[in-house]
Amino acid sequence: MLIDINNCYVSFERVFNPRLNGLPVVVASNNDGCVVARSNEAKALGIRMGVPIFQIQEIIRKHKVQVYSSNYELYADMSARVMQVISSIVPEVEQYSIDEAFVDLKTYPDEMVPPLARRLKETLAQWIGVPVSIGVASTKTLAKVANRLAKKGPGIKILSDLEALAILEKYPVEDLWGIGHRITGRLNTMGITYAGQLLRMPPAWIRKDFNVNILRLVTELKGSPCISLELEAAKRKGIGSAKSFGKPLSVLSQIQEAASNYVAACASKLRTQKERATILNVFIQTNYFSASSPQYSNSIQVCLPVASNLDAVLIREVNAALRKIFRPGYAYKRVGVLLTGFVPESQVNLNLFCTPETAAATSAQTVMDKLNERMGRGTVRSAAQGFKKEWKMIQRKVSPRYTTQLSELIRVKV
DNA sequence: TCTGGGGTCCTAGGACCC
DNA sequence: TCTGGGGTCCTAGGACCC
Repeated sequence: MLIDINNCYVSFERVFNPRLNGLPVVVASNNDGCVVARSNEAKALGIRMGVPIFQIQEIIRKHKVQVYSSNYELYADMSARVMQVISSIVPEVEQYSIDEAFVDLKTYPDEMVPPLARRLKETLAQWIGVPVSIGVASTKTLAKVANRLAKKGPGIKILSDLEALAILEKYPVEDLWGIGHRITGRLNTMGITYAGQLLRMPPAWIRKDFNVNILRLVTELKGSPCISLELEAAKRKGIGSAKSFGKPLSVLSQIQEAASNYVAACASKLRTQKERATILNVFIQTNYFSASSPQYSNSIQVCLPVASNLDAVLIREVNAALRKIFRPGYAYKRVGVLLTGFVPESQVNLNLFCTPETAAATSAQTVMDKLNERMGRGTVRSAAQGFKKEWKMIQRKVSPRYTTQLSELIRVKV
């Protein structure tokens, strides 16, 4: 079973702002750049996923489209609530993304499945206030197909393998889970436009001319599971952060301030998975959309002398790396950091030529983490993370963090 | 004027080993 | 005229996902 929140971010906004119901609503990406979520009314106006906001200003004005900045603190918390409700009803749940969960129904008899699906849908509507679509089939890939059918119809679709065969005859290949625009292009030039056609191609040919993922996909479409349920969240193999600035920056120290904040956020995530990084990548770039201004981008990889997950250590390394790749005279648009080469916290190789991390440094970090957990993110932080925040992103219309900040609780007039 | 962010996996090719 | 066979590991680039 695949449970998917309809128009996820828009639905979360509507929970706290019901007057948005029935209106065209879109949620924008960072810096209010592109459309990342659309209500059905917005979709009906022809607003495409990912389109830059400035290109649809006309439509927005004419149809009074409600544009919201993305509020990930709110969305992450709402998503966690949805997942919690699902887990309270069914035991085997894989959270696949912020708005999707796969559920294992192996232990449920067939006749139990429709009432279970209805119960999940109704409970999420009543307890959280969000609409979901539910698709059920014999493999993950077919559940994705079923979910898509559910979205167009009554909200729940239980798809048998037999019915799937018929449906796939007129199911465009680009709508399949795992087929993107590049593979679609290649398939289309071969005359393959529907999933049913792909299904009839010889497996050996698919393996040879494409790759093992496409072969798995086709096998799943035939009803044989190849992709299993991942009940335990895997540890990240890389943790990165890269964001566009609200405005172009030319001063090294301002870029360093941004990068210090990004790497501190990465380090915090790394600590929660109890690992340390041995490799740090840093990159900067100018605005590649701006054809008229001089372009420059560069990146650097640093192998840390001793693996670390401490803000202070990583901020120092990031700033040193930036000094090496920064060139004056450019208007920079983006900086990014990436931590990789993780080792368990308890298995750090020391280095003959370096002083190992002191116990004091580690416990200082622990105290900071505890304070921040209790008092809110960023309560205690490195001075390098700055105060001016010249780099901060544009959020013209961001809704309150209703569920995670006491000062932003919803007000109700009785 | 204005164009997102954070991930995973696979493959080909290069470099190396005995 | 003729120049082996069987591997591993790493990386960049490509493709995909939400």
